[in-house]
Amino acid sequence: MRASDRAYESLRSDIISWRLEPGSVLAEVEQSARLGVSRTPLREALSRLIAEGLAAPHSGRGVVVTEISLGLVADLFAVRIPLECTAVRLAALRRAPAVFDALGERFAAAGSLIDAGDSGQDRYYALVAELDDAVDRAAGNPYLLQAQRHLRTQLVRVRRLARDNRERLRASAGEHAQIARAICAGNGDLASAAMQVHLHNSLQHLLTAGTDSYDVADQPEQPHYRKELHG
Amino acid sequence: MRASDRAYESLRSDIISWRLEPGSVLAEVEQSARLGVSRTPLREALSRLIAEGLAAPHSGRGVVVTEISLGLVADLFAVRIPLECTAVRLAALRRAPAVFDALGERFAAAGSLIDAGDSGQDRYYALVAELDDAVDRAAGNPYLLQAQRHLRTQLVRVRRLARDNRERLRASAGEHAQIARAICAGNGDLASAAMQVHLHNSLQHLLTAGTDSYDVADQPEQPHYRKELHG
DNA sequence: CCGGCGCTATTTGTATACAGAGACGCTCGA
DNA sequence: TCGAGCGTCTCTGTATACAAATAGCGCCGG
Repeated sequence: MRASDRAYESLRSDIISWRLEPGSVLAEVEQSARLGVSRTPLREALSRLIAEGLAAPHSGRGVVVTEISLGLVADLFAVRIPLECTAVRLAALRRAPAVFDALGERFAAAGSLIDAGDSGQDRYYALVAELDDAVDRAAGNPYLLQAQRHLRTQLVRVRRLARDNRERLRASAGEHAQIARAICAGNGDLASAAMQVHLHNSLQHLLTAGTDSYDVADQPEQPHYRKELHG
Repeated sequence: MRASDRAYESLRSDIISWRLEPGSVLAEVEQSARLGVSRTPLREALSRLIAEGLAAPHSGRGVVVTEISLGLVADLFAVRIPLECTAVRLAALRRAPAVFDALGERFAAAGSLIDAGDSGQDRYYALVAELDDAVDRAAGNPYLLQAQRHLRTQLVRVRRLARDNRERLRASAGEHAQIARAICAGNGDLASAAMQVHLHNSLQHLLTAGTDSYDVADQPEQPHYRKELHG
């Protein structure tokens, strides 16, 4: 694996997991020393992060981890909803019923996963990712895929703003099962509608649960130069 | 301006204008020599092109200009339609009537532009870009903006597949005027519908006019290593 | 005491040298 | 004559040295 790939994966993981918080400065020498690579591959990694929307150039000098707030989550979903609905509609038309039938069954039985602690929740999220993958493959549209990649990455970051509870996850599993069944039946309109309902509920959950546990409005605006992960 | 920016702009322009045809190899030493920059900024330019979907790594070694065919145009529009419809819907809600009123007038009077030869057509496309910009600003959604940037870039490339004729451009101007009026009136549903109609007509025109004048199926598939712009 | 100008130090941008990996071609054997 | 294997050679990946620019800070003048 190339050094630039390792640097990219490492930084990406750090940002998604909030080990590098929004606003953190990604200085080239500092990060290259921390990750044990030279500045050249590190710069390539930073370019990729910028293209992906996880980092942004900071007024002439430096690169900072992009902010992600509940205010932006609404913007995120405003784009995600039409794209995901388009994706499942296309997937329903292309017809790969066996795959989605199996996925529907697994979502219908996902309650046990959700009750199995944190590792179970991670496995549930992996199942969701499997459905996304299957939809992408069935839709078979490279432009759609690329547009969704970045949005989904941001979404993983957002999850930290509001820890999902079991009730919401159980409801989410049901919604996903519904989507899978609609795709399986080749009903694009229904799949799209089910996806819209699901994303609406997800957004509602994020917005309400988020403001309870973590009020981003309280975040100080000035210290854009929060430094993290020095050593 | 940085050398990497110049290299990026230059390569991007070369690709969009078909001076660098799909399938062309972008060898680092060759291109850095041609553009008069070192390999380091050139590599950064290539990264950006890859992120933008204008180039792609080629099986382990080398970077090639991505293909763009009428088959892919359909995929392109399958994503563009929901995104542009979402954008104009948001723009209609945000209400910046003065801007869109003026744009609507200019589109209504765009017939003279279209009849004014190639430079007039270029000015018409610039007007379309102005409307796009106004919509983006009114929508005020960074994620939507980023997703559309790449798609619109590809669209400019596609225009070469089917040279627009005056009838189509005149109809297009009318459709754009309709969109602007709907946004101006704050009618999101109508704006979205008008956009959908417009994009449907655009796609139809591309597909029919394209197959008449330039049959991509005749393109040889083997010589992926077409070298261009050596000296 | 406040504001502007200039210096310095740090950080980014660029060039180049070197190393490693992969592809092409040549040769040898069947 | 064709295929496989090895060697070479070119091209990419990485590191480092150097240059340029910007931001912060201090000093000087009003």
